Amino acid sequence: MATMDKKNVSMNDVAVAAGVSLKTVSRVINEPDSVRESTRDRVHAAMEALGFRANFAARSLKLGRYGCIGVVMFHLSGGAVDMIDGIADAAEERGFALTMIKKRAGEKMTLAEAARRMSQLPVDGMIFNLRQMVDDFETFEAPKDLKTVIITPMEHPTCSTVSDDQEGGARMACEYFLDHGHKNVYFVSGKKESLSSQCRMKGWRAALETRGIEPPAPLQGDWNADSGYAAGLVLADKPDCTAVLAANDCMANGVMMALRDKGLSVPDDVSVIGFDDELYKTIPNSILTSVKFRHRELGVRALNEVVAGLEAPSSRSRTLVSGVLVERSSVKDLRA
Amino acid sequence: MATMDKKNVSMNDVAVAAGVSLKTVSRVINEPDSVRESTRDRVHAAMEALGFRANFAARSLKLGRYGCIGVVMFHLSGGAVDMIDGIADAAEERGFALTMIKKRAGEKMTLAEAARRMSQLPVDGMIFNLRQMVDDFETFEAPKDLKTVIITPMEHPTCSTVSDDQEGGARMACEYFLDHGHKNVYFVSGKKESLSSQCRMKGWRAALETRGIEPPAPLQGDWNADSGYAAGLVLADKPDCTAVLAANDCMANGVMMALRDKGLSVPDDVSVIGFDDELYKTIPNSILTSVKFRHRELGVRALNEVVAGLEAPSSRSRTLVSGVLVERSSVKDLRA
DNA sequence: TTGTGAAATGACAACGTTGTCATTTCGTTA
DNA sequence: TAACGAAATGACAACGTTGTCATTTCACAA
Repeated sequence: MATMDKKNVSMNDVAVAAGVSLKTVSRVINEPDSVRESTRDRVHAAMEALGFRANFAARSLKLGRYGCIGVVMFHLSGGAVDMIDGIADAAEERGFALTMIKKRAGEKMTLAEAARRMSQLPVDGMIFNLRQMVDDFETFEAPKDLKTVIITPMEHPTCSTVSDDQEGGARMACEYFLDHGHKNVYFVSGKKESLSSQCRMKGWRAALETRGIEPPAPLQGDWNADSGYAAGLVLADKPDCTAVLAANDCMANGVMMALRDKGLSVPDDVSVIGFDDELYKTIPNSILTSVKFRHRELGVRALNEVVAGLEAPSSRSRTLVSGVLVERSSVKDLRA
Repeated sequence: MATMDKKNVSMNDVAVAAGVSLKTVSRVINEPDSVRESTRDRVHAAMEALGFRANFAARSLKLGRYGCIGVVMFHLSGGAVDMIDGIADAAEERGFALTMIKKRAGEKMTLAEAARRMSQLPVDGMIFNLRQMVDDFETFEAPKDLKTVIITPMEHPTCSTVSDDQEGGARMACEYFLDHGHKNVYFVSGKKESLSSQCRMKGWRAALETRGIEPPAPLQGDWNADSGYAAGLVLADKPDCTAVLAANDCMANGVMMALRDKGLSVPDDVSVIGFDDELYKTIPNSILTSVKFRHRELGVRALNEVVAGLEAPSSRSRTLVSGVLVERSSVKDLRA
């Protein structure tokens, strides 16, 4: 009860209090079955009385590992929450904690810089969450003793990567339009520098070209509803526009509002698909069909990849987590 | 260039390579000015050639501190991103990294349990992000050598706490209604177990009672737009309802849509205020006035509080970060 | 009782740093 | 040139664990 105020209680202190050797205390912690029950109880009692807590530094020093995975957030946005959630849950399940650093606003952090900083911290491996291009992407080489996984849609020459299949998701949405009898699909992009936006655009373009359709000029947005609205006003005047793919749900909503304000109906006049499936949170009875990525799963995969590669840091793999089309009623079937 | 593949390069290896003593290498790292330039260069060259990286465990063991702050996420939701962002930036600014663990879905984690787990990890202090009530809140005592800050609207008997001033924010919104000539304010709550929702409701109630107004029965929502819509349908039928405070923007939007569907106009017939100021992202030309909390600032304050208390873990303080009313046009002035 | 092998425990070194204190080297002045 | 104080460097212990290997204790059979 009245725990002593001694600065740090070491295993040695516990050993003395329990009348056993240092090593026996160590055993009680790491291989309890190898010590007699009566002894074990005595040690536990001593630990309790003294308020003993194992010293992380000493343990790690001896063991040569930390039980921590480093996470570098180059970018911390809304969708990142679910991903962190997946990383954290998977980490815990496998007995790891997370050590996190973040690129600061305005700072220009390269992969090399991130690796340098991480390798000063208690980590056995690391995950880079990279949503924008970075200068040294191609040339970067991870520390040979630190398994490194990059979350990014781009392929990396030496590191393992994990990504949503954004391109595939966009292709899926496009084909959904085409399979419903639409002859063309317009595209509203997100911010130019965003890799997600670039990949979604790439998938859209590829899907159209595969069917021999010339993609119309994409409309530039910035992820927010207002930019979608602006795009929608433009699209409302195009007679051949029956299908719009917006790079996220907020812009899709903007497009829909603009169409409505122009006297057009979704889906009767124009069909719309978005990304991320989050509109239902904000719009009651939302009808928007949307491509949803499994960010949580993405995080889980990334962490598992790191842990799997702990023994062979130079191994390399590429994981794509597919998206899902959440169907509602914003796409009209023109085949009737 | 051709870095050796020796498992771990220690300061001793560097010392041998540079022809100096171990301690000199240590000095080059920690107090470069105390070593002659020529020697320093030689050591640096050796470090480079061997690919030396300081061992975190050994350093921490000797120093008795880690340079890491633990973060326990009892709850990881959308608003948490900005908070983490603030924590991470402030941490970096002060030379700390973050070690993070998370309550797993379904798991019932107490403060004591969180503290126990954290104290096995490399941390000098910790932050608990607590958005729901927890069993041992009142009885919990933080480890005496680990400064602990809890992010929660509740006051804690022994730990420092940091919180948005949710109650004050709700009061502010209510008074804004009343100051604009409204005689009463209806309230749509979030999920029952959410402390945020509880505090916002408390502030709403207090503001009305202060002015001698009997608060009407609050409507129960669940944060999502659909529940707001349901509440809106009910409110549309109440002739005395001129003002609605919804516990977040999504529900506020639901309320507005329901009112519109019932033929009522916002703000001409009914005025509405929400919380979090995020509707503009999803709704073009959004008119919703909203109470915005500075989550980033909250994170910064929490981290600073931990760092400030590192030397005196038992100190205790309470910080409230005020909200801001972002005015748009969803509130009608009835005083005319 | 004694002998035996297995189970339980202990002594000691080692992990890679930094602090303490002693020693060497240097530049300056007498 | 000698003497001196300051600057630079080094030897060694210590931080709190765990691994190795030796030793003691135990339960059981002879």
